[in-house]
Formats: sequence, C-alpha cells, structure tokens
Amino acid sequence: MTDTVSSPAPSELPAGSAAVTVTETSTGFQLFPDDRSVVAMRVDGQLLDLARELQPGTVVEPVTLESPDGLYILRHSTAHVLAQAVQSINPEAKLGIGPPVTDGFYFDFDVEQPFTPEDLTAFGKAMERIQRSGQRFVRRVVTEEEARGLFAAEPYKLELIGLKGPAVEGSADGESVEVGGAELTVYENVDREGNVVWRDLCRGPHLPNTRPIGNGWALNRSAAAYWRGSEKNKQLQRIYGTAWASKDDLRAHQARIEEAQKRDHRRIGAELDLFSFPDEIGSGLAVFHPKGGIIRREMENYSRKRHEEEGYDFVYSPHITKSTLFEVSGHLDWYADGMFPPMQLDELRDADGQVTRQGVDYYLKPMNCPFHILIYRSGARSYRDLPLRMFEFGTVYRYEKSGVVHGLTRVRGMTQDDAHIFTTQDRMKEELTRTLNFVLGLLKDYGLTDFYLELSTKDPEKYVGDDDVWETATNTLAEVAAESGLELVADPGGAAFYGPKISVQARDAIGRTWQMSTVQLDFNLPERFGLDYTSSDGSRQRPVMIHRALFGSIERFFAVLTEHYAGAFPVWLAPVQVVGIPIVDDYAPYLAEVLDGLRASGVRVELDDSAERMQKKIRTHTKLKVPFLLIAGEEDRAAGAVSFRFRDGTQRNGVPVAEAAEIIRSSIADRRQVLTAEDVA
RNA sequence: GCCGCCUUAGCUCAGUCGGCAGAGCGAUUCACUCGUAAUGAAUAGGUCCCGGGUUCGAUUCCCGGAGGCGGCCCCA
Repeated sequence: MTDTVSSPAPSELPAGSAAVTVTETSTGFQLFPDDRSVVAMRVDGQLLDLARELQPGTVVEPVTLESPDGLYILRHSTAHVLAQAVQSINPEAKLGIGPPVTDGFYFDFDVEQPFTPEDLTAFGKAMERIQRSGQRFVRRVVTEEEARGLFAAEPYKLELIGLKGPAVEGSADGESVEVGGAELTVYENVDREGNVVWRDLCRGPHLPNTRPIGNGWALNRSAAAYWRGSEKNKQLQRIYGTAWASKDDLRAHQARIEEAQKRDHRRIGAELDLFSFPDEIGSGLAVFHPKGGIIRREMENYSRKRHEEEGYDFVYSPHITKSTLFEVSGHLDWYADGMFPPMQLDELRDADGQVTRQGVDYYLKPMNCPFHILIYRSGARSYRDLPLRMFEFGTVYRYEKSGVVHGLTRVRGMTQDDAHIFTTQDRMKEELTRTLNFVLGLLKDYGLTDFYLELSTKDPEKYVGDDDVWETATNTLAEVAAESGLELVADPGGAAFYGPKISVQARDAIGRTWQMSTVQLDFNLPERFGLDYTSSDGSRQRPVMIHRALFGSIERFFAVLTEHYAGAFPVWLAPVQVVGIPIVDDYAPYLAEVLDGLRASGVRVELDDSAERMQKKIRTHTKLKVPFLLIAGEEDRAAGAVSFRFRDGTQRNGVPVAEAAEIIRSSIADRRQVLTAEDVA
C-alpha cells in the first residue's frame, strides 16, 4: 500500500462538543488555556494555529492532538523538525517539500550523497534534541519579495514562491502545504531565547511548539523521489517518518505494520508452497505450484460456474496477434510502451540483403477486448442476439517497468477474468445493473464483504461518444450504486476517454482497501471496429460495449485473498482440507479408511504416517493452515469416531465418523471459513 | 526506467579486515510408539547470483549484468 497525501478530515463535532463562540478578540491560547491536549483550532472548517487572533462571534472548535486533525498537524510539525535536524547536520541540504501523509510524513532534500541508515539515526537524535528544546512554531505572513530574500539559498522554495496561487492550491502532491495560496506564510522555529533558529515556507498550521511531538515518532526509511513528482525533474532524497500522539500509539502502529508483513502474500506463498517467481523465467512471471494451483483452480471453477449461470458465453483467444489488431484498437497508439516489443516474422531478403518480402509484426496481447470484438464481428448480429456476453480467462502480457513489478499484484504476465458484454443502448441500463449485482455477489462468495464503490465520470476535456449516452450510462451506474446501498465515492473526471467506469473497492481483514472489480462502458472500440447489429426496424445500429473484470487478474485476486485470510483459506479453497494424524502408527490404517471415505466424496485429504511424533505433526500442519486435523487413537477407534483439532487449537473430540464427514463436506459446500470449533458447532 | 539497499545449503540467516564456509529449520536413515504446536542421534546437501577486472590467490575489493526489497514515476 502506498502512502498518499491526505487532507485534514473534516472534524466531526461529537455530542457535547467543546466548540466555543468567541466573545471578545482573543487567541486560541486564551480560549483553551487549561487543556494542553488542544494543539490547534478549527474555524469555518479551516485549521488554524492557536496563536491566531479571533474576532468576536467566531465559532471555534478545539483540535486535540489525538484527533485526525491533530495528528495531521503533529505529522506536519514533525516533518519540520526533521528538516531542521537534517540541515543542522548537513547545512548544504536544500529543502524540498515536507507534507504529512497517511500515518506519518516525509521531507525531500537535495543532497550530494543519498542518506544512509546511519544518517537517519543521527537525524533522529538531532530531532530528539529539537523536540525537547521546546521551540515555538511562529507563523509570519510575508511578501513575495521578503520570501525571496529569506529563501535565497533554497532554490526549490524559490520555485514554489514563483508558483504560488490558485494553480498550486489544488495540486495533490503536497505543494499546497508549502504555500498559502492568497498569502505567503513562513513558519519560524524560535528557541527559548527568542532567536529564530530555522524557518520554512509553509501554509501551516503547526503545533504551538515542539513539545507535543513527544516520542511517538520514528524515521522509517529514505528513498529517492522526483521533485514535484515528475520524472523529468531531478530526484531528491526523501525521508519517510511516522508520528503519533504517544509512544503507545506508535507501537500499535508498528504492530499493525508487522501484522501486514506477516500476511504478505509473497511470504505466505513461499511458506505454504503456493507459487514462485523463478529467475530463469523472468521478472514478474509466476509459476503456481500444486498447492497454489488447487486454490487457483477452485477460484476459477467457481467463477466459471457462476458465469455459466449468469448467461455468459465462454470464448478463447490466442496470446499473440499481428500488429494490425492493436493498430485498429488504438492500443499501439496509447500503450505501446507498456507492451512487449514485437516479433517480426516472415521477412525475406535476397543475397544483397534487400528485403524482398515485408515482414509482419506480432505482439503478445496486453488486452483481450479486440479478440472478443472479432468474435462479435465474425457474423451478422441482430438485436435478438444481444446482449452478447463473452467470458474468457484471458492471459495477457504487459511490459511493466522493472521497478514496479511486485509479487502477484503487479506482474508482466497475468490472467484476467475478462468479459465483454455487447448490448443495445436501450438494454444498457438493465445490463449494467445486472453486471454490478453479479460482481458484488460473487466477491462476497469469495469472502470479501466490506466494499465501497467509486464512480469515475467524464473528463469534459477529453472524451469520445455522445453526451446523452454518457449521461445515461453515468446515471445508470450511479443508480445501481445507490441501489447497492454501498458507500459511493465520486471520481470526477477520472473516467477513461472512452467511457465512464465504476470500480469496487474491497476492505480486507485488516482494513486495507484494494481496487477489485471494474465495470467500464466503452463507446470507442465499437466505433473503431465498426461493430453493428440489425435493429427491429431493419436499420443498422452500433452496440455499446461493457468491459468488466471481477478479479482484475486472477494473480492479483489470489494475492488479495491470501493476505485477507493470512493464508488460512476457507475450507473450499484450502489446498489440503483434512490431514489425518494417528496417535501412534497402529491407528494409521483406521484413519486411512476414514480419509478414503472423504476422498471418495471429493475432499482433499492427506494421511501423515511419517515417523514423527503426533505433537510434531500437529505443529507442522497447523503451520500449514490446514483447516481440519483429524486425530485418532484407541479411544476414537473403539468408538468409531475421530477427534478434530482446528486451526486455532480448539478441539472437538470423539465425533462419530459419519458426523465428522458431514461437518467437513458441508463446510466445503457452504464455502464456510472454519478457524475454530465454534465455526462448525 | 530512476535512486538506495540486498543476493552464502531446499528455507531463514551467520561468517571470511582477500587464503573456496557455518548454524537452525527442512530432507534422508536409524532408534523411540507417545492423546492435541518441535523425541534423540547420524548422514547428505554449497559454482558463496552471473560475467569480466585487480591479485600469487576473489565468496570477500572494483566494473558490468541479472534477480529481489523499499520508494519515485507508471499501472489500458
């Protein structure tokens, strides 16, 4: 997950809010003199320093350190302390920007040598000294001329001063934190003697002084980042840190990071022997091992079954094609950089090396849609044929830059669960409704239940297609979204030029969000390929195309589910569903018989008849997250029973074999998660 | 693609200030026959990522490449 710049959340007034109305001209310090947890204030939705002067009649809400607003300010101020620390050690370091981000902050510096871990340690020590010295953050409004004088030695600040104004205000990459739009402001760090020891161009607000920063922060890492986010610019050295209201909160945050690391699908994939990325194949190209293959096959099979029920036709298409196809589709115009380079075939040359027959370029396919379009176009279509829903597990190849490949979530070869629906315009609404409901229902079946939707609408500057079709489509997507009862986030102007899109974002078990399915209208490709159908009045009409992928890619969805479940998959997906463990060898034949019965009804079973002790076997298979351990000794055999041990260590002993089989089979059939004895009670 | 760090046994990692290496887990074998997370012992297992350079000698130093990790840019 990447850190993103976040704006201060609008503060919600809790019941009995401490908001006060100013009666005479005063400052926040005067309004909240006794409460040291108040670090700033909010007026008309705007965050202000406590030192700001307020006029009578103003309604003021206190902002406490632990509130989202307070943490935002804390992180911003901590970033300033970092920058001061860096310049105290390396006065040559030029300041970039230093905004708060989710859970922390960063600050960019232009330095000769990249920072080392030892540098970070030294900066951290210097920050502690600054924090303890209790410097005040003092806001000062300056003219542009003054600012240029103060930051004469800071080329990046001078650039920002030149950029000040509304254009910067809206930028999303942190520049707006630096300059105040209408007026330029500088924050000066003032020590106890009243000397200005450091300053930065900054919109603020800040903590009253460095003391509330406390010790709930840490420097995490350094990395390069392009100045103002463009690869055309110089790379600066960015230091990331995290900051919290207390040491305990910091520890809790670090524990969450650790938990996420434990769930990392790359780690679990190796531990559970699910997949690997052999160097010999190439970066971003995975192989699925037998156990990962079972999970993937179950995922795919269930998806196939549901698509079949939903009226999709199954199609297949090749992995490579002549360039013409992607010339017509336009992919070569827009995405050639992201495609593997072409293979040239069939070129002939004479003895002098002159080309006597022009070669043909073939490309690995980065998308499936043009193939499905050709299937559509393979015959004359009538309105009676529509909607036509084509589904394919289509494997595509994209030349992702070497620095971005990441586990199974960003790969160079992946299989999309790709479908294209061709429909008439008047059935578009029905089809979209149906598609979105189908998508949400299916995701739930895989165990993701916490969603919100994002609606990406037209960029008025850049689009193709009729306005009224856009409007109908967008309204339809919005209506369907509303009917789903899910939270809807607007993404104005975020649509591709060829059509609006709705995407499903899923929250996983530890609260991270992943973009999952997308449902996208396309008014462009039907046009480019000249698709049509014969309408009831005999006229030729153009169909509308809906692209939709549910998993995005199977590889990525596999990764999401792995992290969501931390490798403890629901029984139907678990590679090994049952392991039999005899108390001693003598009971292996009895257990083998029990397991044979289960295997005959399609349950994936293993008997551990190795020479290890029973305790060791339990440990081994618990670590492998097997849902059911079936244990049997003399007591069980005598009773015609088995004993269950579940993944969390709970037990259910002496269960008659027939009942045990029913528990196992039903938990598979119902696609249940089973972690503990309660889950099958 | 860019910046930084990393690459030693199947896995996780230690180590060699330049003289070709170790541990734990795993594997194999033997002994143990035990009621819910590690029984003991023995054995096998290495082109120290690849190529080049420096050197009497390179796993170690230098250069180039590949792969990985963390960011940046990008993500139809």
